[in-house]
Amino acid sequence: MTEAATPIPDRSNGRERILDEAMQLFAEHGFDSVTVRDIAAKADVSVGLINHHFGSKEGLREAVDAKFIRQFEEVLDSAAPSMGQMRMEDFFAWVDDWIARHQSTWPVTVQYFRRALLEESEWGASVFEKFFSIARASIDRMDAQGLLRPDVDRLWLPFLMVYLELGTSLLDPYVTKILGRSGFEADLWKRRHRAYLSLIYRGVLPPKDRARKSSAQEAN
Amino acid sequence: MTEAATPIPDRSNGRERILDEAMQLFAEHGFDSVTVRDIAAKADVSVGLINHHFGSKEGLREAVDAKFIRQFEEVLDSAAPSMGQMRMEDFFAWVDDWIARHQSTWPVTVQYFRRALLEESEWGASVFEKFFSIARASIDRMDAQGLLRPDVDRLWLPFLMVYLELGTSLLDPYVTKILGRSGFEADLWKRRHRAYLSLIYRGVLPPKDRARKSSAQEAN
DNA sequence: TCGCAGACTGAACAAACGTTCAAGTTTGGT
DNA sequence: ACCAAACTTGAACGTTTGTTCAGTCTGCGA
Repeated sequence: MTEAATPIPDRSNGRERILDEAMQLFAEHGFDSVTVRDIAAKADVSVGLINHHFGSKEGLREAVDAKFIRQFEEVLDSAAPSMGQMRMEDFFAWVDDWIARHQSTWPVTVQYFRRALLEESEWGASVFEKFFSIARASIDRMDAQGLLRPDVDRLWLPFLMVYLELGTSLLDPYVTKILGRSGFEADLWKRRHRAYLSLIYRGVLPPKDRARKSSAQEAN
Repeated sequence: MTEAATPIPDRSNGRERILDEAMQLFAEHGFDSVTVRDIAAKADVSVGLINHHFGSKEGLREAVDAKFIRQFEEVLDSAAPSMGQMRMEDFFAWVDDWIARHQSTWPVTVQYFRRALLEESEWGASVFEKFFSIARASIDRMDAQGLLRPDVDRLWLPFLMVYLELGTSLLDPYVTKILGRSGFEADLWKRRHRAYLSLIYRGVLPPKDRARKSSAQEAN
């Protein structure tokens, strides 16, 4: 009330302020648990303004989703053109680099992403498919170059790669509980990146055991 | 109304019927989106009975959680004693076998598990930690037996293994969209099981390229 | 047969919810 | 200076929510 109309927040624009605060609240507590009054209070506007701009709470959700998608896919799409001739490592590096550049806004982003994926919003599938097709594309490329063993399962490998890629996004709260800090902090991130590249390429067995183990497996 | 008081459902016991239907509804739509009236209607009881047995909606949630935990952890714990001397493959096989035996009730189970992980309920962390400690235990065992290359990241490997283990549970709706059927159907399940064991042990690179690739990586 | 403890009902209630609307304020072009 | 359009307000409304409670029904030991 007595505070200035536009104290700290991003823009004096009320609409943008609603969008930002709504995204943050949805990310933290989930869509159903957040009331329009919560949002109005946090954005320092009246409840009426929300429905004036977005028609309804559902309309607000769609607007927030749209804004998030724009931010998120813009990067994935800008990577897509060169993706055809991109190596798997390069794609992962690309994503990691982007993340590093957006690390300040990342906590909200990853939480929102997490909820969107688990709540099965319509575009969750589209994002998943994007990751999936990128994984499969680089797999196909590796295959064409003879970089994939013949016995590797072509059906499941891209899914497993996506699991590894999205795992920390989906489970970071629990990772944080065990590690004491978020798996998205720069050093942990880089280290994980190397770890899963190593895992995908070479697995964990030492060279000497590979022959023995694989022959034993083929005996089944 | 005109239907019999105990038509089809599991037991004539109203309390159990509430518990079962609530678990199913929570799994499908999430706790906040389900009303006590929804549950009462589906369980064919009055709204008063729910609060009579469980005190409140929150009390019902705890009871449903408790029931789910009992079912879920009972198996994990029964596996834990022999886990110390269990090979990683055996543990995965164990879990898969259990799943196969519970495949009829699995859709609800996995959905509930998924939501519990998303909503970060208190026991979600406990389940995650259980998976994590089992993964780490088998990694330690492999390490002691010299079955882990020295350069493998001991910090992230258990997390990555858990990602692979839980990935399909968390993302099955999207897998289903791409594959046309659930990744939990028996044949797909078995095939995925083999695929991630192979990935963890040996990665994807053919033997001939391993030396070249690893030396190139170490040059960084 | 009595009585009572527990299962069960459903109307009623207060609070919280999303939504509406008449009215006030600010903005920008003329 | 004027006005129309857009922005913004907050009280009010109707609905839905979780919860309560007086009362009914049922089974069972005394």
